[in-house]
Amino acid sequence: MKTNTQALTFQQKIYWLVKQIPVGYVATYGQIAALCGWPRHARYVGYALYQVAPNSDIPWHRVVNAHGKISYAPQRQGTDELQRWRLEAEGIIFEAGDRINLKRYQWQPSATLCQQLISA
DNA sequence: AACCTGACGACGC
DNA sequence: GGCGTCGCCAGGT
Repeated sequence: MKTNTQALTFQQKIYWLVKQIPVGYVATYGQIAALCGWPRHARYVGYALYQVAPNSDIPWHRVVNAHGKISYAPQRQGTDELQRWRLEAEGIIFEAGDRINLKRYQWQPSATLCQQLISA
């Protein structure tokens, strides 16, 4: 992540966008990156969310990987398990033990929201 | 310069 | 579908 203003905007966009995900829905890392205008930067969405405090008002738990699974990592210090609990608390059902049905739960941003992104 | 390392993703078998 | 491999991109060693 470059520390120029453009990169900061990128990170701010990520946070703003994640806040738009409704309760009971999820988005993927790549989806967030692409919507921010940075395709192929899915990793940076993960890096950005890593810096979010677990009790933040940003619903970081609503972002999963392209397989519809939670990305588990030792560095997360158990927040990955917390993510699962929060999603289940919001009514999301995990299939085959650990997979979310993206066809059913993936967030589809509205046209008006996309307009706001362009002008952001 | 050559690797290594990621809250990732696409592809092939 | 599971799993390995490779591509991705910036930063660190």
